[in-house]
Amino acid sequence: MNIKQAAEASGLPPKTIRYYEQIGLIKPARSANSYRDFSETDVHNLAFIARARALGFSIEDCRALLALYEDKSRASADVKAIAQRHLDEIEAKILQLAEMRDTLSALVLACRGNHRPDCPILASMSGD
Amino acid sequence: MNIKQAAEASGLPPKTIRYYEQIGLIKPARSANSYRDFSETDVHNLAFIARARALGFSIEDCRALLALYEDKSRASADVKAIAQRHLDEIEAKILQLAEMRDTLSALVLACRGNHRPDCPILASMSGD
DNA sequence: CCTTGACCTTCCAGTCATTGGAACCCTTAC
DNA sequence: GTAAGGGTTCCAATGACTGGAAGGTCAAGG
Repeated sequence: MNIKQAAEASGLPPKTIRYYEQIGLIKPARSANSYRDFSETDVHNLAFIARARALGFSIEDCRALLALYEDKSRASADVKAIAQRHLDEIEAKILQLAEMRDTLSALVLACRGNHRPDCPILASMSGD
Repeated sequence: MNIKQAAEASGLPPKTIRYYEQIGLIKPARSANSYRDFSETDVHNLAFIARARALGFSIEDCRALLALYEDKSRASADVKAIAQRHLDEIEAKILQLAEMRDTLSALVLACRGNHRPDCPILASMSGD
């Protein structure tokens, strides 16, 4: 299977697939004409990575998860540890963004947004 | 004022301040010895940028906000538009992260996390 | 047989907002 | 004189792609 088919089947752009090969995430075979030749397993792994990325896992997490996925004697505790750590990071980021949102929405509400220059948003950022 | 004092007064690392000068966000004077010489206004602008960055504004947004801040005939509507757009982006990102969190926390809950290989997390990422 | 268009290849550069390090200069105190 | 603790510049790396250039390959149509 050529890269375009693999891209359509996995939902990843060809550029991204080439990048994943470059960093050693996948190792597709090559045809005689030097084209990449993707097996069903390659496509499956690409879709695996795509789903992990959609959950926000880093590339290095994906590498570790893929290795665990291929290790039939893995311990599910190892997978869970990676997922739990990532979940903690997501929750921390949500808290941080919620704080920004609260501050910012209060400022936006307070700003009249007209032709005049007085603005609580700028006032807040200039230190009141 | 040397860069270290400006860093302490603004809460930004010296490296970051040099970077902000490099991209034209600030334009501190230079002493005879080629050291940067920060005025009170420079430090004030740095603190302004630091607060805007803490609210998640991009550097380009900071540039625009700083320009509006210095323009005494600005319209607060222009400030509000930038802030509202950024607020929308934050809210979109929170929704996206909350979705990741929901999916991921369900998977983490479902995973026993023991020495055995069966794992709903990997199962989900491999396409069930 | 030739051309056209849609593929494919590699490599280089850019994104965003820093951060680290190297190599070197300046100032102050002892 | 020298050591500590500033300062300077420039280059390279981060993460995860993405765009573009220059060129090779392949199937179909004239």
